[in-house]
Formats: sequence, structure tokens, C-alpha cells
Amino acid sequence: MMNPHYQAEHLEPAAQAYWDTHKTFQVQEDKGRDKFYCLSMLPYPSGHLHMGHVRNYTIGDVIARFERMNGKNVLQPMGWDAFGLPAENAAIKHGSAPSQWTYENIAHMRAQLQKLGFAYDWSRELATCDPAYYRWEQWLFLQMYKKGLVYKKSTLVNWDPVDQTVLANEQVINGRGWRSDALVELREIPQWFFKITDYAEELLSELSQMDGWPEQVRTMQKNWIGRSVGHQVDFKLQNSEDTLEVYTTRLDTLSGVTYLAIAAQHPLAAKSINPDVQAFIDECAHGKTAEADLVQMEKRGVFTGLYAHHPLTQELLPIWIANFVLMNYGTGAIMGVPIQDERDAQFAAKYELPVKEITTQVDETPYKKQVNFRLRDWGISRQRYWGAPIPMINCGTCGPQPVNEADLPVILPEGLTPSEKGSVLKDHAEFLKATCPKCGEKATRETDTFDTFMESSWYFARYTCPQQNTKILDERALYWLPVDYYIGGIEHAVMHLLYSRFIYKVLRDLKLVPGDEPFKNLLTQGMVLKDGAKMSKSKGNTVDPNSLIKTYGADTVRLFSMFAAPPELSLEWNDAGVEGASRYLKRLYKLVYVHLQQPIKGEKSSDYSAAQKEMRYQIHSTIKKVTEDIQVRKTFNTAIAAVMEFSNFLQKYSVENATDYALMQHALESIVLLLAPITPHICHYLWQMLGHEGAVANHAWPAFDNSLLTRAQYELVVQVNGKVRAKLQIDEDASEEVIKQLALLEENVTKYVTGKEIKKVIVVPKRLVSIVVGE
RNA sequence: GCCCAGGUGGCGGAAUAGGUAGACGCAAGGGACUUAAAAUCCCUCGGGACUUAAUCUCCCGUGCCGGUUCGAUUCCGGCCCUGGGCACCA
Repeated sequence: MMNPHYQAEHLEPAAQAYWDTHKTFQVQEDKGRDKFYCLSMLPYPSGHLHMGHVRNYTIGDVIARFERMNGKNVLQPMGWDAFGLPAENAAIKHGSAPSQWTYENIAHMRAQLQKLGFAYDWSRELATCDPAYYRWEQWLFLQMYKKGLVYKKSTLVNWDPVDQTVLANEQVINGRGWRSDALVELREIPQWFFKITDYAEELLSELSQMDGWPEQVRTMQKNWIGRSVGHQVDFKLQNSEDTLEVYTTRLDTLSGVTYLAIAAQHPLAAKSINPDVQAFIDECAHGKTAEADLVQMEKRGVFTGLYAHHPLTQELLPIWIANFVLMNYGTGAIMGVPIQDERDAQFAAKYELPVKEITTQVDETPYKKQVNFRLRDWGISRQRYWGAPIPMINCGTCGPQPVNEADLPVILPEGLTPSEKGSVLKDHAEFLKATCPKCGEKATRETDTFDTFMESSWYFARYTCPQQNTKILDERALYWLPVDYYIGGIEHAVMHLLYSRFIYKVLRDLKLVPGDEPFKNLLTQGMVLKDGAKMSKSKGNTVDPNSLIKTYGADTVRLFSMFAAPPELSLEWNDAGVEGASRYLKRLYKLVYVHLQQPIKGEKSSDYSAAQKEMRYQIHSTIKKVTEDIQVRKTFNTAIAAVMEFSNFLQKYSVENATDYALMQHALESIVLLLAPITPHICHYLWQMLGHEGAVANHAWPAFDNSLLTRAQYELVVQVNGKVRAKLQIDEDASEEVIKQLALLEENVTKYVTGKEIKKVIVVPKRLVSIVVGE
């Protein structure tokens, strides 16, 4: 007996309990069926779910449930990106351990996700801060070390001189430490790097074939990798055998070079003979390592006192240090061509450097042709406590040595309370204590931890066998990978997705995963905004999913977040709109209730009235529209709009005989099936009420019949000189000649045509006739 | 500064390969029901003009300026504004 009132608070837990006890979404490998791996980017356990999460995971869930209804063996897992800075900050604030804060947040957020009814295989849940996870990350690092993909070099970090610690870019506010307010210094420290540049060519060339990715993301990655073909020009230093190497893509402007400029960190800067140089370098050493800041600084420089010879004329060129030259691009040195380059011109004008015409086309042969990438190697060292330890040991005699595989995992001591004075691992005697794997002497353990991008670069592979404790991955990875659909924020378009592609190729080279690319299709969702701004605690414009779920139910929240905008656009949150989504579900519920209550029952006859034919047309065209919107376009908003439109039609349809009843039953069943991926709980209930034994989640997606998608007549638009002058109903099978004649007979058309020369008549089949007349 | 998006009624958005701009929803206004309110249902709803009136007709309108085309929200060129990313936030 159907409850006359829609009560989400009863019906939703019941549906969730059903999926839970029937293990509906737990999956195993099944060679007999097509697999479909649907993945949403794993959340950072910040404490509470926000609307961006709700949107992201609903999109993923709709796709997963849709593919499931289409017969695929669907894997949809969930886990936690559990290492990172916010846990340390919270721990400092509360004087507690980051692990405790993290695990509490995970428990809370897991419960929130479960309330939303996502079709996850929870048996595969993982947290990246679990040693059972990061031990395999450490193992992977060791394999990369063996392959020569790991090296150490010195690079700049933001150094807080008061707190004596390295700061992240976001911790530097206007050039000062966010806690200490001290002027931040740039400091060079040795750090571990992955040679992602070894894979630059492949990462670039494959992009053109990745047609399951949005064009914009591929373009961003292409530009980020930034392959260019240029030349290396050696400028011989005055009174020295040494040369200054410059990479340029504009060798043709060589004759216009009037000066050279190097980065402050360039080795040559130290050999400067100008006493002002050190002061300038010190001054440049303040600020922030972020490129956006460096590039926007006032362009300044200082003369080193050194000269080099122009390779064509042997003229002496002054060597300057300039704050806009980046050490990590090219050779950290540029040639200044004021006549051709605007920035060089401004610099030359400011420091009264000469400007020279470009005179000769140069002969390229003496110069080494060189392919250069903007992409830099990936610095993976972090001087932080709450991260996975990098498995290295520093020996006084042998230098840095990799930990023996048998000694993994290198366990991060949990329960420590971090301080603002940098990583507490540096003072943890027990952690530091190690013996050199090579000579066996006393040594010190590496205290740097992994960049958290490392954890998120391979988690999707681990979901295929999360409990595997003898190896990183097994044959299950070969069945499930690659990910068929990956859904996440556009803010990850470059870094996370590029690092993941890189690590996947490393895993491929270790013969652990199939294919070359980890993510076959990618959907990048837009931001969730309120009052035109990104929702954030600091702006005070957040919307709490919990209270919305409590007021309206999970289905309403899911429906609104899918209806308000297409997934790729930013979504403007509107509380009144949620009300509208709730209203629709009530209307649908009532439609089913009224149908079940009315007395007429029976089967379809073979004779259809015009109204019944129209009803049949509406059923099939709605199924077609929704199927294509979800399957191909992923425009869930228009799919929902089509279902709403169809519901409005049904509301006006009066059931007068058995055929009407049967058509109405078919219509309502279709709606329930079409909405099942979006609002799964109410559909689970209504499906049962409509007389079905099994769960709608296990039912097949509805089919449409192409032969029923035509109507007797269609509307034809008539334009004269591009303006709409009439609309007429035309028989489906009318010929082009007939259409032209009918169009010209229309009163409002003759008005504009009479007495004028008809130059052209364009007929667009089933749509419009465009008549072009002269004056 | 560089790379990538977006800009359409009061609001979110629709128009799928260049073919009716404003689907669907929200808000608002009017009405029905009710003792009343809520809920529900019905109607109107880009701006302007004309007409006694209309569901008639006309003009303007998709950030701005220009172009291509019978026809441009859609394609091209140039600008403006907003958002995302820029390598230690995740």
C-alpha cells in the first residue's frame, strides 16, 4: 500500500538499507561482461562535505548507475586523500595529532556520503595515510630510484626566518609568513625530484589522441609541457675560457643582442665583480617562489661587471642579473634583444642599454639545435611531518641510500603534535635512527615526506586491489584499468592529471597496468558559487549539505545539483531552486499515487486515438532525449528538463480507458527508470509501488522505438530575408515543391514578397523555408 | 604577466552540425480553493510600438565594436569584464 505522502526521511534510509544488505554495489571481476570503472576525484578530509563534493559525486554516481543499468560491470570506489597541510594546521591550532583530526573527519564525511546514497563499493575504501597504502608508494619510489628517475638537487623554497621553517606558497601573504609576519626569504635547499621530463615527449604526443578528454584540458597540458625547438648559443666570457649558455627560440634575432641577463640563482652571479650585486641578490631573495608573483614584479636588474663576446661580432656584451629571468627555464640565462622584444626594450630603456637593428640573417649551422620544455621535473620533497616518509637513509660515508624493500614500510610515527617550527620528525630520535643499507654503519633517516600529489597519482590503481598486501597491484588492475570515466574539478586540469599520467606510465613500464593512459574519459566540473563567489568558510557563503538533506532529503539535493547547470559550468547555488526540485519530486510521487488509485485498469488495445498516439510519441521521444543527454552529452540539466516537461504532459492526460491506463503505466515506469540514476531513493520506492519485485537499480535502462518518433505533422518556419514571417503545420511527407508553394501562399509572406524579385528559396528539411527577395 | 574557460530575461539556465532566442525551473504579479494561512492548482511574465481589443502585426534584443552569410547566441578579427591554473592549498 503506497503512502499518500512523499516522506524522504523514511524512504531514503530504506533504499540505502536495501543496497547495503543486498551488497548491490560490491563488484568482482567478471570476464563475461564489459567493465566500467567510474571514478570521482577522492576528497581531502577537511571535516565537512561541501557543495562542490556533492556535485562532483552526484555526477559520478549518475554515470555509474546509468552504465550499470546498461549492463556494465561497474566499479565505483571512494577513499581519502588523507595527508596534507590542513591537518597539520588544525593540529597546531588544537594542540593535537593530525592523525586523530584526519580520522575523525573521515568518519564524519563517510557518514555524509552514505546519506547521499552514492553507489560506492565501500569494501574498497582506502585512506592514503594508512601504512598499508603508502608502503606501496614507497615501494614505487624505490623502483623509480632504480630506474634513475629520482635525483636530488637544490631549489628555492619560501623560508620563514622566525619560525625557521619552509612555507607553502599559500602561507606567504604579501611576502610575509602567515603566522610569524616575518619577511619571507628565498632559500636553496636540497630536495628530491622525479624526472617527469623523461616522459615529456610521450605526455605531449599522446594528448592529441585522447579524444575522451575536453579540448581545453588537453590544450592546457600541451601549453604546460611547452615544447619548443630553439638553439643553444654559447657566449664566450671576456678573459676566460668559460662560456655563458643561452637557450633561444629566436636565433634569427641574434644580431640584435645588446646585453645578456641571468637569474639571481645562476652560478655566474656569484662571480660578479660589482659590489652592489650581493645587495641586489639579497633583495631578490625576498618574496615568494610562485611564478605569478615573480613575473609581475617590477622588472629590475643589476650589472655584474662581467662581459661576454657576441659570437658574430666579438663585441663585448654586458651581463646583467635580472629578477624576471627564471632559473628553472632553459639555462637560466637570456639574450636581450631590445629591438624585437618588448620586455627587453623596457629593460634596456630603464638601464640605458643600447638598441641595435637586426642586420644579418644568421647562419644556423654553428649553433646546437635544441628541443626545450617548459615542463620542469617534479619536486616531491616536503619538509613536513604529516606525509608519507621518503624511503631514503642518509649515510655519512655512502651518502643518501635507498631503504631495502624488505624494510618497508617506513612508518610515520603517528600521534605526534606538530609545531609551527617545521617538521617534528627532525627531532624524533627513534624515527631518525637508522643503519646504512650499504655499509651497515649508523646513519640518519630522511625526514622529507612526499608531496601529497604522489598519493593522488596512483590511488585509482590501488582501488582495484586495496587489500593486496604482498604487492602493489595484481591481475585485478589489469581487468579494471584504465578508468573509464574520471570526474573532478577543473582546477586539477594540469598538475594532478599530468602527474597521474606520468606515474601511470611508470607503472606501465613496470608491467603493472594495461595501456598507456590512466583516464579514458574526463569530465571537469565547474565550481559551486554563491552570490557570484566560490563557496568558502572565509566568505561565509557556504551551504551545509547536511541541513539540506535533513530538510528535503538526499534526492532533492541530488536533483537540484544536477538540474541547476550543466556539469562543466560553474553552478550558482540558489536555495529557492532547491525548493523547486523538492516540489517536482512531490509532484512525481503524486502522479504515481493518483495513477494507482484510479479505478480503470487493463491492457493496451491495438487501436490508438490521436491523443494516445501523441502519448506514445511523448514516451519514446523523452526516453531518447534523456538517454542521449546522459550517455553522450552528459547534460543532466537538459535530461531532467525533458522529464519535467513530460511530467507536465502526463498531468494533463486523462485516463479514460484501458489503453490510457496501460500507456500511463508505461509512461510512469519510464520516468522512474530515467530518473533512477539521479534520484535513486524515490525511484527505488516508486518502482516497487508500480508493481515490480526487483530493485530499479538492477533493472535495464528503458529502450525507445525509432519508428514511433514521428508525428503526422511538423511546424515549418517561413523566413523572408532572414526574418520569421509565418509558421505553418506541414504534413510529414510533403515534398519540397509543395512546401515552397504553401510558404508563398501564406498571407504574411505574400505581403513581403509581392512586387519583388524572388532571388532564392532555401529549404531546410523539417525546419524552415527561407525566401530571399530583392528590393 | 602567461595558459584555459565563461558572459543570453529579475535569477539559474535552453537553443545538440549556422536555421523559430528564452525550453525547464526559480522569483514576481493575478486568480481558484480555504474562516484564514500554508500547501496545491490555473493564468501572465525580455523591452518597446500599434490597435477598442486580441492568441494580430512591427521594431529592438544573447558583454562591446566590426566582418562573413539568405540567416550568427553559434563562425572570423579586435576589445572589455568575471572565474580557474601558474609547479609547496588540495
